[in-house]
Amino acid sequence: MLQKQYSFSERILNWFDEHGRKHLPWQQQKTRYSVWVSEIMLQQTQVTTVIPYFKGFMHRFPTVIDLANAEQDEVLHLWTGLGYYARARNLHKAAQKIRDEFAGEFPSSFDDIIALPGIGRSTAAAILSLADNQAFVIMDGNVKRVLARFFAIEGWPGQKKIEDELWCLAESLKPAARFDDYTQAMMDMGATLCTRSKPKCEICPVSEHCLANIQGRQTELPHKKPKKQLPVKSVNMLIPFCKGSVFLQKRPSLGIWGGLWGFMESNDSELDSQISHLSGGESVTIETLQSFRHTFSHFHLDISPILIEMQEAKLEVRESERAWFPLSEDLQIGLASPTIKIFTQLKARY
DNA sequence: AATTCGGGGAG
DNA sequence: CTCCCAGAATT
Repeated sequence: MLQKQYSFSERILNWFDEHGRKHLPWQQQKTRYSVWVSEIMLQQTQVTTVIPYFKGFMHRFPTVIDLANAEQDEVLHLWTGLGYYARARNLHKAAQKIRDEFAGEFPSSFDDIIALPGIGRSTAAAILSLADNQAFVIMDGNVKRVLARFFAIEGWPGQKKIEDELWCLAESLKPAARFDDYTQAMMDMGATLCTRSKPKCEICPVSEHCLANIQGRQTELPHKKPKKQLPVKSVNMLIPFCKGSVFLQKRPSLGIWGGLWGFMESNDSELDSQISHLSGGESVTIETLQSFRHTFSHFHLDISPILIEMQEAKLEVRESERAWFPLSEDLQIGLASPTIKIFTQLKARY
């Protein structure tokens, strides 16, 4: 008696029907717009972190037009804490492009979508497969892990050659239908079953054919990124404080924390002249607050907050770039995590 | 091809 | 602490 041999995608889809996630906020009433927002938020960011941000964002910007017409400060405000702020700036820019060049209708062709800022091959594929059931496969961290294990791929998946190979393999496994469920299924596989540590191979639908499982190399694969020591940088953050308000400036759109508001920065050699320039002859009280470390993916940043108490708020204000902000207010602007941390410390004292 | 963009969850 | 997460743009 011959038994039917299920293909990879059939096994994945059958597993998804039983065990896949179907109740995440962005899985309700899927549109290209809502899938897009969720996909951008989920880049390099975990599901549990994204959920409240997605809800707040969609509540404030129900349509791509609402997003396009918003101020960038407000978009960044709703992104505060998520990181990778270029994602929010690109999201905003792309929304305006959709408003102006596509009459507010989210484009439906792969070429139009991938031409939008912030959208690459995988995100374009996710939008069209998840929202429109079009025949595209994705390549995120989950898919990379599943395929690297299934085929026992040697080498770090971030490497161009390895990634090309993974794309090729992913295409070869594409199902004949249900592209939406398959995309979701592959992500669910990586997120809930084929996890980085302690994968649940006992209940995996494709474990029989998985080379990593057969060879007992699940923890070894995929190979890790070659690591290098993170450099340490340090910065002084100047905190002019007057009558319950602090002085912030808007950061340039390129570079770290682009477009967010933050404290003025200074290195050690320029610190004294900076402070005397700010005080401008007036008597000020200088206090060095507790320094702390903020770590990025590519360097450590040791931050020394320096409180400068002033009697008069005499600093030059240019409303769109430099201004006083009351600590007590709920600011509708983008703030980096260390800025919020300093805010919290100050609030506790005043 | 390598680097640059954050922040937090998990172990 | 380390590792890495629904990546893309820039250099």
